[in-house]
Amino acid sequence: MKKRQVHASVKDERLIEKRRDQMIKGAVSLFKEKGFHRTTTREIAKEAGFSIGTLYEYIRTKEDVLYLVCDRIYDQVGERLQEELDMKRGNLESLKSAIRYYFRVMDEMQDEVLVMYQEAKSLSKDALPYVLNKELAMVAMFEQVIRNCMTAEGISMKEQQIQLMAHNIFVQGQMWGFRRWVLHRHFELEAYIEGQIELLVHGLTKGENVKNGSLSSN
Amino acid sequence: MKKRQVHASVKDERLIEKRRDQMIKGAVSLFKEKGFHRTTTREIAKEAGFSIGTLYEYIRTKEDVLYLVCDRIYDQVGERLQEELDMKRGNLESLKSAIRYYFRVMDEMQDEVLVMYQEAKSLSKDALPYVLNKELAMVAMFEQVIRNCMTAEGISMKEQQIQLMAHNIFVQGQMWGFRRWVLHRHFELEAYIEGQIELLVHGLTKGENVKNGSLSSN
Amino acid sequence: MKKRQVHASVKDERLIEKRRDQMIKGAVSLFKEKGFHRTTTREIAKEAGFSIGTLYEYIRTKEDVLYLVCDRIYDQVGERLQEELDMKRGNLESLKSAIRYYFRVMDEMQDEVLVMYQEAKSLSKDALPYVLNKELAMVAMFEQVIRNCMTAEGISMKEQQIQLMAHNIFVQGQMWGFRRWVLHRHFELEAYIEGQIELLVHGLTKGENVKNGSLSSN
Amino acid sequence: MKKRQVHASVKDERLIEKRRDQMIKGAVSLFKEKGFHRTTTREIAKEAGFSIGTLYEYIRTKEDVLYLVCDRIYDQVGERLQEELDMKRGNLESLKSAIRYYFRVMDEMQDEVLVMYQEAKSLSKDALPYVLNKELAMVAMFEQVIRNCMTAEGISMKEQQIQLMAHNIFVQGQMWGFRRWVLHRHFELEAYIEGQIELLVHGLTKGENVKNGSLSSN
DNA sequence: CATGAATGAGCCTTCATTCAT
DNA sequence: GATGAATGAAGGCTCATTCAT
Repeated sequence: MKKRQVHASVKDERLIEKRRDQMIKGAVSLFKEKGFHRTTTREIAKEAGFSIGTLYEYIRTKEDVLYLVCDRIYDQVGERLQEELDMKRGNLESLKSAIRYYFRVMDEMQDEVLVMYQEAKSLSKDALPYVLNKELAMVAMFEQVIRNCMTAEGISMKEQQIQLMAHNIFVQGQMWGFRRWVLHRHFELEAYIEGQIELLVHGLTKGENVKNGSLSSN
Repeated sequence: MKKRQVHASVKDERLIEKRRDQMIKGAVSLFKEKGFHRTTTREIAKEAGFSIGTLYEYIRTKEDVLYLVCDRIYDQVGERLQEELDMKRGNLESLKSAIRYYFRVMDEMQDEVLVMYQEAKSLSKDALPYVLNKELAMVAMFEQVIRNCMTAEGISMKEQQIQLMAHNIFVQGQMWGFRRWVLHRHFELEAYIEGQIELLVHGLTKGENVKNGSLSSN
Repeated sequence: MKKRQVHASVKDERLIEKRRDQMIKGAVSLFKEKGFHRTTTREIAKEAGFSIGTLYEYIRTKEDVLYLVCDRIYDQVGERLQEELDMKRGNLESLKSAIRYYFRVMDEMQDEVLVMYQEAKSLSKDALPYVLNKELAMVAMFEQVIRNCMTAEGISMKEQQIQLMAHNIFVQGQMWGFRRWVLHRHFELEAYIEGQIELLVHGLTKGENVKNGSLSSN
Repeated sequence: MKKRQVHASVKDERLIEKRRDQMIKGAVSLFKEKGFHRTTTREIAKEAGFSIGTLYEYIRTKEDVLYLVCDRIYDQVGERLQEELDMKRGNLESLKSAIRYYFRVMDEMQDEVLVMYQEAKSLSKDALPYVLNKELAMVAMFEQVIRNCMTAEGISMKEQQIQLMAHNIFVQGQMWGFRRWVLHRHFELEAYIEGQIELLVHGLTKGENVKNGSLSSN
């Protein structure tokens, strides 16, 4: 899926890049504080350091700002994750370490993620797919890591279960941000990470000490 | 925590109940479609079947509608969950069946949950705690079920892990709603439920067929 | 000029009288506090001790309440003044004592007078004349007292000057109320009264101690 | 007391001055006709010659318009009065001529004064003091003129009486505006002026033709 | 007669967007 | 390219008035 283009009146590409950087930086900070809808374009322009007129030289509508913000955040997270994954082989340790890395990124980019998470739904039917697509790509990365891990460790798992686990990992990373109001009260980041990894790997059945030898479902 | 009261000019309690029902029903459907901010009070009134003047006989501000909606949804989910849990003993089967029940409720109330999930953040600093508190109560229910299950099955688990698992279950239920755009593409409800239960119970390590006998972390 | 009739749906004249009493009393207190425009009909009804529906059984529009209030106040002031004047002969002492009496009434009815003074202009073009007429009648009373006094004291004064003086007295009485924010800071009521009487009677030229024997104007 | 600042979004001070001039002019004319409360902000904008949006670039609330109007009127009256007084020595003639001047200004600015007089009470508790303060300053000017006059003419008068007389002059000037509905029926401006001066200077006791040689009070 | 729920016109204010300079 | 004044559609909310019970 091609990148959705946001129209700018200005021609100088270098300038566009620069101005949009300022814009996104300011917008994230404002959206974090008051949300997309409660933030005005004037505020965005001011926070970015230029006039409202100039703002509109680089976007067409307010929603463009939101799109640009979401796009940027996904790109950053995605890139960092990709780099990390490129360096790994594909065993269980790799998976764990990918998860650790991802969770830590999510911790660092907490504000951005929270913003994106809460405001993405305000994107128009037109822009949303582009953003969701990036999300899908990230989930797919985890699927691949899990798949590699399965192979390496000789574990077999249905494709659906792999997908599901990838989704869970992905959401649990975001969770650390969007449920911080409660999680940060009870967990340090590292404890959260190791706790989730533990559950992911073993589930309820830590070890063999199960009563009657079987935990079969249904 | 006492219930936050939303002021109504009208005295008749029965009428208040009735009108607020209409209002909430209409609001949920509108919020689902266009979000809280893009929905006007006039639209809410119209959808509810009365005039804008009447709407404001039963609330004070637009935000009250959102609070009422969130409050109602949590109450409904919470009540249904509580009823279900009251009927169960406390073994693993109970836990699974509670999860199944919860996920099915979340499926039924998909729209409501999605709305609440995306819009709750628009609640004022004043109203938010009341809503979050209800969420906490629901998470606590799951904690208790898990704890009972552990005892019954003779499994031991750290308190923190229990909390974490409860959070995961809770969020995975919501996930079915707020990530429907992708999950429903790949899963039937029942498949999703059984898949999640499977991961929850066994994690990655389905059975004993692990390569070198150990999957210990770190 | 006939009394302007305010329509009431209710027939029982005694009841009308009673309800309007309650209404006026409540309204004065509210108008005093927040002015006519900032007072709602609901508040008036509540303060009067009955429902909004009942209020509208005794008036047709909100403005009727204002008219009723103004009418009532003028009647009360007018009646008391008339009584007092009836008892007096017509010399200078009578004039002074009428002024004293009037100023004291204005002090007692300060709130009412203030209300009427500030809100009368909100009366419709229809109702205003009736109220202004009562004011004129009161000014005329003073004119008569002054005229009597002139005759009795053997002073001659042009008719226009008499009118002017009557207006001045009338306005100075109201002044005690509507400029209370400053006057009450510097004057006790009695000092104000005697001060004004002194100026009224002697003007600038207290006694004979004028420099060069003449203070003729122009 | 510092000037209360009314916030404007627009930066250009020259433009602010110009737009506010238009605004005030339009507002006075509307307030005169229908009062502050019955005038809508849209009407003010239209009368001023720009859009509602533009109006709000130069004020924050409707009440700001009222404040601006009152402020402007007091400034104009105050300035003109000050200029006049600066040119005078301080004898009786000066006083008379100051009064004449003041009354004529009040005649010219009749509409403005009427508006201010009737609507000032609608100012918030916050803004009112600034306006009342200007009024006090004007009264103080008259006090000074009277005091000078007393000295020059060798008349002695208690300080309180001077204050009172200053208030009377001030209110009588306004009276010409706010009681025009009756005064203009019976007086030409010049007749009103000379009549009031006459009463002010001599009071009731024009000359010596008093019956029994004494008009002592009490 | 009394009540109070219902109505909707209309008000104040905001803010995304444009465009002349 | 940059600026910021101007615009007006649209939104939240109020409140005088009506009318069925």
